[in-house]
Amino acid sequence: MRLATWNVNSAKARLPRLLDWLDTRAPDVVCLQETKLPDAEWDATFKPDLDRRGYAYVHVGEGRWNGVAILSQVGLDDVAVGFTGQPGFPDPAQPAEARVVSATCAGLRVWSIYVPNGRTPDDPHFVYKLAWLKALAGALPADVADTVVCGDMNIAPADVDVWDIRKFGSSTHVTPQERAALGGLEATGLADVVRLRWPDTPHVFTYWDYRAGAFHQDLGMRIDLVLAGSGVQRRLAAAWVDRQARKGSGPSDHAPVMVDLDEAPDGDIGPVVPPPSAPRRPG
DNA sequence: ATGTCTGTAGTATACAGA
Repeated sequence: MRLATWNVNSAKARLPRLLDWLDTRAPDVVCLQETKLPDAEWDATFKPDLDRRGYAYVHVGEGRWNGVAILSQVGLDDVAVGFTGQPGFPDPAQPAEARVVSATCAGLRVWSIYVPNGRTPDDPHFVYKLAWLKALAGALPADVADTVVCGDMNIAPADVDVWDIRKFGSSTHVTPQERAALGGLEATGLADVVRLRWPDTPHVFTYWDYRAGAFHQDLGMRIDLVLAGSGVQRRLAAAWVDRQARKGSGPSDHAPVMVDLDEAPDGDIGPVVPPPSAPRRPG
């Protein structure tokens, strides 16, 4: 089974590339973020093309900002919008933004999430980001074995996940507070499967600014993650970034993260086996 | 790296968010 997550930076602007990518990569389950359109417009724009390709979907939009979706060719059951205790902004009691949707697809509990950006560490949005992540960790099930949380975390987990940590200073996405909040998600039993598969490899980036030729110089960040429970880790066949989708004309500023899973076992197949180490470059 | 892309309002261009 192939699972993918992609921040498309406007589904409407990405329409032709998104459909081509579905045909080329043929993912079974797709988590999307930053669709940036209302549900009715999503339906009008995408339903026929997704029906034709055999994708069921759920889209949670709010108009010009945010917006998440899950597309699935392998079932889409028990859809849930947002999570219990999801704070709003600026008042936590305000209605939650369109940042989370979850559903059960072929036995996996799949979450598509778009974590608040945070802007700068002294901005109220930064406080919101941390509170939001803490609430999310509290809303995950006690047993996450078959849970997979996919999306734009807006956090680079380690210094190796940005092109040059010295350039970041105290900017957002790399602060200890954000990394601790991400650690709170992983403490529930979820693991970052791209890092699991490529333990020491630098430049496994998923995002490059549009400006200044950042992509062509590979000045990127790894901020889109797939966090998976033990049952999913056991089935991990491959985990990679589809850089092709960031090339050419009219790309999103994010590339999709792709995860290929072996068939679900019928019974207990034993403990998680560590993945092979990434090849080391000589010198 | 701060060099662009997106949506909105509204009709040309400015603004906000990332």
